[in-house]
Amino acid sequence: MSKSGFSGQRTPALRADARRNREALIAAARELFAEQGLETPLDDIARRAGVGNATLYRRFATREELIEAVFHDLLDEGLRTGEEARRGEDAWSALVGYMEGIFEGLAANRGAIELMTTAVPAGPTLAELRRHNHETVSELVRRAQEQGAMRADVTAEDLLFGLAALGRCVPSAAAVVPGSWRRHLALLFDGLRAEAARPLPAPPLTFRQLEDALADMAAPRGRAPQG
Amino acid sequence: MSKSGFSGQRTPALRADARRNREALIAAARELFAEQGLETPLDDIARRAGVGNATLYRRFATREELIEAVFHDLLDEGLRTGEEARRGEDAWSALVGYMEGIFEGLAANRGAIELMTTAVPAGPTLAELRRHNHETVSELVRRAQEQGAMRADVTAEDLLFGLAALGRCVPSAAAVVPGSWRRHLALLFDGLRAEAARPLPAPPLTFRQLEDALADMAAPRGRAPQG
Amino acid sequence: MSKSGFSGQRTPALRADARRNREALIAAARELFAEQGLETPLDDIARRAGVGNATLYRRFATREELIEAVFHDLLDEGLRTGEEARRGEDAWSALVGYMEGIFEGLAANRGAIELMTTAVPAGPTLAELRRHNHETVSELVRRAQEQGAMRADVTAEDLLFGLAALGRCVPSAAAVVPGSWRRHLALLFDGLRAEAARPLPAPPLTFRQLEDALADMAAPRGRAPQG
Amino acid sequence: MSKSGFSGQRTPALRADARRNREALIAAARELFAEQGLETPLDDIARRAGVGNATLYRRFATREELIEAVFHDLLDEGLRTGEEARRGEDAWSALVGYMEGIFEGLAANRGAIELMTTAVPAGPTLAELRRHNHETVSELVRRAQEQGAMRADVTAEDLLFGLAALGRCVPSAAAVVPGSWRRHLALLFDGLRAEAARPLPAPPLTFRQLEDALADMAAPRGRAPQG
DNA sequence: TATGAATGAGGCTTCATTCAT
DNA sequence: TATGAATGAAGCCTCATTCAT
Repeated sequence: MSKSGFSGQRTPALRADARRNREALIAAARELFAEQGLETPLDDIARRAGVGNATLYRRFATREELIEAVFHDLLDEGLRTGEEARRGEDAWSALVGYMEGIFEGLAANRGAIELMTTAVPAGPTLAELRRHNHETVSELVRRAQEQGAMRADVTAEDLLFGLAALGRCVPSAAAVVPGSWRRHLALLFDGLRAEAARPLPAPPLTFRQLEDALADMAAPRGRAPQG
Repeated sequence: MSKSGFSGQRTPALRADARRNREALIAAARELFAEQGLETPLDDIARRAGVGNATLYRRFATREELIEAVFHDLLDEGLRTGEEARRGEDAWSALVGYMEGIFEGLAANRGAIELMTTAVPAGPTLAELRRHNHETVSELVRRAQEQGAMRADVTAEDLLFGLAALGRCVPSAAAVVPGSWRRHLALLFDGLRAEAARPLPAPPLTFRQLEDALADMAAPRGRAPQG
Repeated sequence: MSKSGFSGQRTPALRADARRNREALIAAARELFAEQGLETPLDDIARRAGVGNATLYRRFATREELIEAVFHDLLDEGLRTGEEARRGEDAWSALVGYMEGIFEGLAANRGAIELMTTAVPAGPTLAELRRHNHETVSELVRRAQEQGAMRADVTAEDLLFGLAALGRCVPSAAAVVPGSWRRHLALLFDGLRAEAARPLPAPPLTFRQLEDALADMAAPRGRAPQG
Repeated sequence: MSKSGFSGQRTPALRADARRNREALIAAARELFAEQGLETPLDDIARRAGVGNATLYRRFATREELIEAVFHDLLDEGLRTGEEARRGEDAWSALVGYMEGIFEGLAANRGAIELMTTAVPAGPTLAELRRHNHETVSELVRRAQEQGAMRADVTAEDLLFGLAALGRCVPSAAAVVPGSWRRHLALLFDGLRAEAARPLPAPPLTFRQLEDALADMAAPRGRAPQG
């Protein structure tokens, strides 16, 4: 984490023990978020980290901050992966590979999924990642269409929506049969090939609409995830 | 409801007022489940029904029972729809129409979605429906493949998984742009056409595995939906 | 309480045990409010009443509701006392007597004081009482001035302000020497007699300004009393 | 502060940085006490001072010590003002002027008010000031009575009590209408003039009783101001 | 029987104070 | 020495579930 592009600057030289606690909290949160999702009780996280609950509050004033910290690496890595994908010659392959990489990370992580299907309360880093992700996908979609691999009547938003839908199911599928999501991802992509083109019954979502829809998914019972 | 195929045996002649209460509870739960999902506080349901909460417990010992009762009609209707679909000549069209019908119903009903993506705590009726649904889809898939419309390397489970994934997102998408799910459903089907066939990287889930995966989706934080 | 003018209608036939609990809660709150003021922890009140804390919340959704209930009798009695005072021939004596009556009630009750010096969060009944109190004082002041007993250059607001100031100190003074507040009240009134008239260095507060000032007193550190 | 009569002995040559910290803490506390009263969270004070909270504890073992330090200057000034007042020819005018001066200082300072109405947890300096204040008032009262301006049946304690009562309300009144307290102070004094004399219904408090009463006012909910 | 009521555990925060660097 | 950090005890509130009428 310390040598990643994003992080490092923000923490003004934390004391050794504090740093240890911080790391312990993040580690505990990472585990529990992965196992149980982003709504895990904060007290549980503190307990697993072996610190008092107030320590958690001192380090992370809000749940969002903790989430942001926990997923910093993942997100960071996401940026790198995105950049790399954009450099691919064959846009279609790059896109598929990019997505496989992401799903690989999601497969064992409920929290990451919730994050991916959540536009709402997750701080600037995540927003940045989402933006970057959208850019990556947009560019690859455009190029894949130019290269004749992807059907011309779909948009990046179509793909992103499908991926969000699938992504939400990945951990559960992976829990039952580890690699099974690869098959469903492949089927999703098969519907987006040039050869698969058929008239579509409704216009695509705009990016804004997509974000709103994802945000909505993140708010069970109309309220934000409680934190 | 009383004349449906499923119910009737189970309730041994309820007193008139008890019956009224039961109906009121179901109606209230139907509304709140649709609006807020299946985790709506039970007290809220009782209040909206205008009865005491203990009455709710007396009528429905567990949240599951209430869910089962609430969705009985829907499920019932699902059976009918399934039967009808099976009678279609053109299996592909029948399948598409069948699914559109289901999604239509889901679009405004959070609870129904949760149910659809939930194999766990929902009682025998729902199990029966799921079985029936599986049968319908299996048969239509088989026939669509025989008729050359659907690619031969996919299974009913593949389709059901994709539908579950999509279905979970339908209400949110519909909340933003009402008919938008039609586009994504179409894309899903486009990947299943005979022409779209490509080698797939993993074997399909068995029905049992699919059920387990769906069950897993229904258990946020590792526990059953809280009730 | 049941036969008072205000109450009685509002509670739609509470069950016997609930009524008992309600009374116990009110009694416990009355004691604790009197001893410790209006910010007593609600859990303490529940404990002293011998009920679970949630029972308190069921009966009184907010601290204000509880306050309102606790002081209902007192307030109610205040109305009666006010009416009676207005019927007095000698306005000055009536005013003095009225105030002595009020202070008598305040002497052992911190909560009542806080209430009296609080314009803010206390529900409609208290607002009504304050209005009524203001009316009583206004009328008696006017008549006492007409009768030549009270100096003409003071207003009801002047008196109310002085009474609020004094009232806040009554319980503490009474805790040390029971009747001592009578002396200070007398001194306050002595400054309001016709003979005491002297040019005053600033205009009186309007009623609205008085209310604002009292409200301000009720909000330590800028926030409302926390409940 | 360093050259005041009181301080200086107690701090055995503080190191330069320590001294700076001490001053910063006092300055921060002065501001926050004035704005929010004496119960301001200590961490807030340390933060505003730009030092660690433990530093605060090292410098001031208890909240009282900090209070004492903060109000040292004010008190110091109080002594001077008192001395000056005692030198006045016309005792009545001197008394009025003295009080106006004090109220002027209180009007924008919640903490000072709380202090003035607090006999308890404020250390020797404050005790000294209170003693001095009492002396000043006693002497002026005696002389004003001798000079025939003040009624003979009141005591310094009567006046002090009234002033405490009024003083507690000054900031709130001043928050609404800046100079309004002058009117109420004038009314208070009008009741103490020789011409206003009337039989009083109770004996005056002794100094000790007055102190106890003021101490009582300072203890909301029966406990000391929380620190 | 139906019901309102009661419960207690659990989640979130805040703060005075002590500890370790 | 000065400091940031850690702590744990309260306080508030919500809900599923059991109890008593």
